[in-house]
Amino acid sequence: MNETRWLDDEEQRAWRSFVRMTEKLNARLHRQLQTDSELSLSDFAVLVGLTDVPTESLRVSELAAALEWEKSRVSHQITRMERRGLVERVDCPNDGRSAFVNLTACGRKAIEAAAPQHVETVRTLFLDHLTRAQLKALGTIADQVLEYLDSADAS
Amino acid sequence: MNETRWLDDEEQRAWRSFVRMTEKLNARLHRQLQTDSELSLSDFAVLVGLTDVPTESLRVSELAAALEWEKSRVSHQITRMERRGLVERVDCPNDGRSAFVNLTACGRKAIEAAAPQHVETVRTLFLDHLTRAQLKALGTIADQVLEYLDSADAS
DNA sequence: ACACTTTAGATGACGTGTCAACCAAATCTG
DNA sequence: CAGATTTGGTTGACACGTCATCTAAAGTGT
Repeated sequence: MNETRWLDDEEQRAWRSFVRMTEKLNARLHRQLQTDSELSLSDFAVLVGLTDVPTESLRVSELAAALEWEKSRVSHQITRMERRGLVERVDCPNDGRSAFVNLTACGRKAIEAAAPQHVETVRTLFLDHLTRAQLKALGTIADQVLEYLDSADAS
Repeated sequence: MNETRWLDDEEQRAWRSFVRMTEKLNARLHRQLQTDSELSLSDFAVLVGLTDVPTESLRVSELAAALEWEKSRVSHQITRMERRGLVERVDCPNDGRSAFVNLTACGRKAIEAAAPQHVETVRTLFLDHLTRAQLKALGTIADQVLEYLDSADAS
């Protein structure tokens, strides 16, 4: 059992600020979407995932892969969204186990209505406060960290 | 109704990476804490909040302020943690409405056992992949954004 | 003292997320 | 082809978070 290498002052401060920022940012974005468009960030993610493909339809497992969500999470989410008419499940003819998730007209309307406001909020709450250089730097940081996290996923 | 100013390529990419990183990071940290120490990040936050004061005891509202959580969230969390013996509620003698949340011996033991591993994980998953300059830059970004978010809270 | 408002906190309903168990169709293997 | 395994997905239990509602104690004003 080694000595713990605690965070020094700078690390402490940066890490705390970072965590606090992401939590607040997330809470704000969620709230904005919820109150303005009656969608959660999860709803939004699913709708984006579906609109991103030309058919506006994906099998549950494809959706799970695209969002990097667990299958069961997708399943629960789809169940809830189906109740609200945002998406629909359709049995797959080729594969009796599989199910398609289709975007409904209602779902398309919902995301088209929500997206502009959401983007605007991302700007107001976040992007507006960064210079281009900072944006670039942040992107690099995220990609570096993701490279590790993704590789660790694989193993 | 103005034209929506969609994100340009660089913004899109950086924002996506950032979101993806925070989600993954959060999931990993949560999982590590859960499997190694049987604590959630929320449990951990509460325990840190309590150990941060000399008395290891805070009123619910003070805890809520310290963590920037809603009172009801704190209340639910404390209820769950109390069931597991990590904290205890004690009626406040001065103020009949108020309740203290005390760290228990069990709770102190839990966080003391969990903290070193958690810090190590923060390093492995995140800090190790940043240079000092990047860490500093990230801290600055977070503080800039927080300055806005905090000011927006006040109003 | 009495009514009015504010404050501290608890609670219930509901959406969300994870884990483990499960089911049935598909596929592989002897 | 029969039996085992793998794959795609669902389900139930439970932790978590938010919102709205509620209770009771404190504080306020007359």
